[in-house]
Amino acid sequence: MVSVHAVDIDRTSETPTYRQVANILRERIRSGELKRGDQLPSVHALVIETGLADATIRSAVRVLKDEGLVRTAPGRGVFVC
Amino acid sequence: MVSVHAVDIDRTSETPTYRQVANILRERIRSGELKRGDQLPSVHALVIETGLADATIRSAVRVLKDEGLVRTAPGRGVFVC
DNA sequence: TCTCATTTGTTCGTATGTATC
DNA sequence: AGATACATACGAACAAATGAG
Repeated sequence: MVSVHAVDIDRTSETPTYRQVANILRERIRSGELKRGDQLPSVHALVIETGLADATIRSAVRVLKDEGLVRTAPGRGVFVC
Repeated sequence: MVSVHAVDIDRTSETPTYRQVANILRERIRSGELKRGDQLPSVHALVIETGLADATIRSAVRVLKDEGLVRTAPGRGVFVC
C-alpha cells in the first residue's frame, strides 16, 4: 500500500471533483510515485481523505480504469498496470 | 434477469425519449416477455444500451412505477409486479 | 471450516445546476 | 414559462471476492 498524502479538492473549480481526483492519482502514476503493481488507496480511504462521496471516488477510479492505467481486483483493491 | 434486446430510440420523435423507453418496457411486460417477478434491465444497462442519461432512464422507470407495473427495490433492482 | 473485516461491484434514490426546445 | 435531457454529486443498501485469524 502507498500512503495517500494530501488530496486537495477545489470545490470551486470548473473541473468536476471526480476528474480532479483522477488527475491527482494519474499524476502520481506518471511521476513514478506509484509504480507498476502498487496498490492505490482504497475507495474508502479516499472517501475519508477527500470528504467526497463513495460514488464520486468510484467515478475517478473508473476514469483511470478506462484509460488502462489501473486494474481493479474485487476484494483486493486497485492496482497500477 | 431478462436480456435487453434492442432498445431503439428515435431522437426525432415527438414522443419524449423517456416515454419511448417506458413504452418499450411496458410492451415487454404486456406481451409476457417480462413476467411477474422478473427483473428488468438495470438503469445502468439501459444507459449503456440506449446511450441516454441515467436520469432519463430513471424517468422511464418512474412512469412504469407510477402505473403500478413495476416495483423498485433499492440495491436490488426493478421488478415486474 | 467458519467468521470477520476489507474491498470492489451493483443497484436504486435524491438533489442541483445547466442547456435546449 | 415549462418540459425535457444531461452531468454532477451525494446517500443508501445489498452482493461478492478476498484474506486474516
